Amino acid sequence: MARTRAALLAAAADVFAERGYDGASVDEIARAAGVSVGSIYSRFGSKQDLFRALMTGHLEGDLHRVRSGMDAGPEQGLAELEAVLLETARSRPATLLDAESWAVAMRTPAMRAAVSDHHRRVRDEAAAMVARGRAAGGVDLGVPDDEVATAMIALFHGLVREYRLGVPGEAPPDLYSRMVHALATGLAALAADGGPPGEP
Amino acid sequence: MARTRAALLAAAADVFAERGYDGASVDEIARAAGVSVGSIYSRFGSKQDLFRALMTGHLEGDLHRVRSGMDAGPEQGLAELEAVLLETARSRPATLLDAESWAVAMRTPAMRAAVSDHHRRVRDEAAAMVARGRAAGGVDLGVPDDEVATAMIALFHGLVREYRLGVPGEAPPDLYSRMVHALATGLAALAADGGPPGEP
DNA sequence: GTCTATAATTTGATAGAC
DNA sequence: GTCTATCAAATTATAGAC
Repeated sequence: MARTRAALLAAAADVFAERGYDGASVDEIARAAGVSVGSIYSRFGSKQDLFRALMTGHLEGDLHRVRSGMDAGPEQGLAELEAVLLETARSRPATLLDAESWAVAMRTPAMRAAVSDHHRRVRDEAAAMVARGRAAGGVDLGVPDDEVATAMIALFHGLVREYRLGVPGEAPPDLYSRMVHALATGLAALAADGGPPGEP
Repeated sequence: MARTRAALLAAAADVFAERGYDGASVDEIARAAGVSVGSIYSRFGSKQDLFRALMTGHLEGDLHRVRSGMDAGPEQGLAELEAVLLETARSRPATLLDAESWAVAMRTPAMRAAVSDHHRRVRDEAAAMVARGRAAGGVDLGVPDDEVATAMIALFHGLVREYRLGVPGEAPPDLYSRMVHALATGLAALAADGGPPGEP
């Protein structure tokens, strides 16, 4: 049944997150899903393919959400980015699975392309959002949109990591959007001050 | 010998980084170090304690470097932070080991305190650096130093993650210091514009 | 302190009945 | 498609000789 597939992916998300890729056993995933190990190999072929299917699904879901938010404009896009950030950071499985996806991609050449491509797509989307914001506000940031997008994404993942670490007395929920705004403001100020393009 | 301990820690760094904590076997670490598995258990007691010793050493080394740089002043501190960032990002074992330390800490209560405390120390150090920079420049950033420090550290780890992903055409080496400067500039501009403290 | 040999489990994966 | 039973290999850790 398709029921089995869904149950397996849900169970795999929990177990892979909690134990890590190598620490998770197919037996535990099967038990958590209420099926047998045979079903896993019948549907996914191998442990690695199960993880790949799980990871790919999550990456596509995230990209879709980010794109939807950014289609509504830069302000709405940033708000959606912050919403995704908070949801991810507040979900232990989501945070651990994100980190595990990166780690597995680093160590498994066959999986690296998927994560790398996903990252490039998100970055391009963010860069386009920066370009729209620039045009709307009529400002010059003095640096390529790609670099601003890279910083935005880095801040995103870095904050997820820090939120999860749970050091007391830090990081209010709107920190991300405030810092991105400040970054844009500062870049614009430095560009206006430091040297306009086309200056002799 | 103390020789054995050093060789084991060096080998453990490589193997744990390349295979992950669960993927690494004590047998492979022993082979890489040129000793036997018995020596590992004689010196470290368990696989977990070996990892703990390795991780603790790296965390202390990083903290010491960051502190040294920041003692020389905010500008020098930021430069040192960027130097550590580039060194970490350019070293595959260093990047993977950092990520693995976080992941293991998340999953092992006994290890979480070490990573969490380390993070708090680095954040406090960065916050003190921000305070000194504020005082030197006579500016108000409008937000607590802790929040600026949190953003700086998040940007640090996020950039390490992105650099290692190796998406083409991104992230020049001085991106970090430029973005931190822009962030500070933007915060100061927004604070001056939005509302001075003590205003009626 | 370091080695070799081995114990005791657990692992990913498969075969074959239904 | 899903199950149970099973395999072969690998795993952490220990015991005891040197």
